[in-house]
Amino acid sequence: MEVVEKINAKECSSRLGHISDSLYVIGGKWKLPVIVALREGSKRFNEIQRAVEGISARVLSSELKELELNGFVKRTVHTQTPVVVEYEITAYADTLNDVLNALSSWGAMHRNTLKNGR
Amino acid sequence: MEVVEKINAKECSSRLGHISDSLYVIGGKWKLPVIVALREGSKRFNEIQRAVEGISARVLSSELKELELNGFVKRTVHTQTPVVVEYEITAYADTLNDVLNALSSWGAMHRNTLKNGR
DNA sequence: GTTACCACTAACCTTTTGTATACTACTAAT
DNA sequence: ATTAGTAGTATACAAAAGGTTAGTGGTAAC
Repeated sequence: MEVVEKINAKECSSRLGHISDSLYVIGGKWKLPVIVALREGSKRFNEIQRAVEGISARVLSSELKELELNGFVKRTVHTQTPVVVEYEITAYADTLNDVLNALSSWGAMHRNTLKNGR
Repeated sequence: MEVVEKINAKECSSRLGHISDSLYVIGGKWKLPVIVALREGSKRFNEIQRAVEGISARVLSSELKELELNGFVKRTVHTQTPVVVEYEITAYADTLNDVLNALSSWGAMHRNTLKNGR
């Protein structure tokens, strides 16, 4: 009889599911760079494209749509001429802080570990 | 004069780099499922393939190589006939715990938030 | 003697993800 | 009149990730 904390299969796979959900939301090449760019302040479409080096309009457009769907970004259309569309991060994006901190510090640690050989 | 914590651009982009490093290591479709499977105990190649539903031999083989490179998995060849190869997770894999916990709880929270409309 | 298991690998195909280029329709500056 | 900026979309293409199928060389069970 082991006294070790055993997690049952159901709990484990739902945990895995939650992790996948998270990775789906922040994964990919551009999600985080876009979020980071918007943290500096709200921006218009072309401003974001200039801030995030290398992103194409097509990809930026789809990334912004997903970020909006997930509640990270708010899109506001100012009906002037020319039409101006403003993107800003929401307070909900801040709920990612713990995740980003954990990822950032683990990433830094890991890079160091590899550099110093094992 | 804002009292808000401002992070400069360099710090911010290195942070982004660390996060990318992390996502590179645990991202993709199969890394975490494989790690999870090995947490139950060390396994042989075909055992892992049976435990991780849907993974092909080709993909499993490459995932195991990367996991070994990153120090998460130890590969031991027992030279018998037939040759038996044993894979086990290392203690280093435990350094991921904070990351996985953060991802898991954020994912669960996010799913709930979406479910309850906004 | 056929089948199955062992740990893979090679070749090829499909799906996903990202890139490049051009275009809309309008405004304002040069 | 040309150029640039406004916010994108359409089309086509390239690259990366992953899936499918088959096969290696040996043992051991049925």
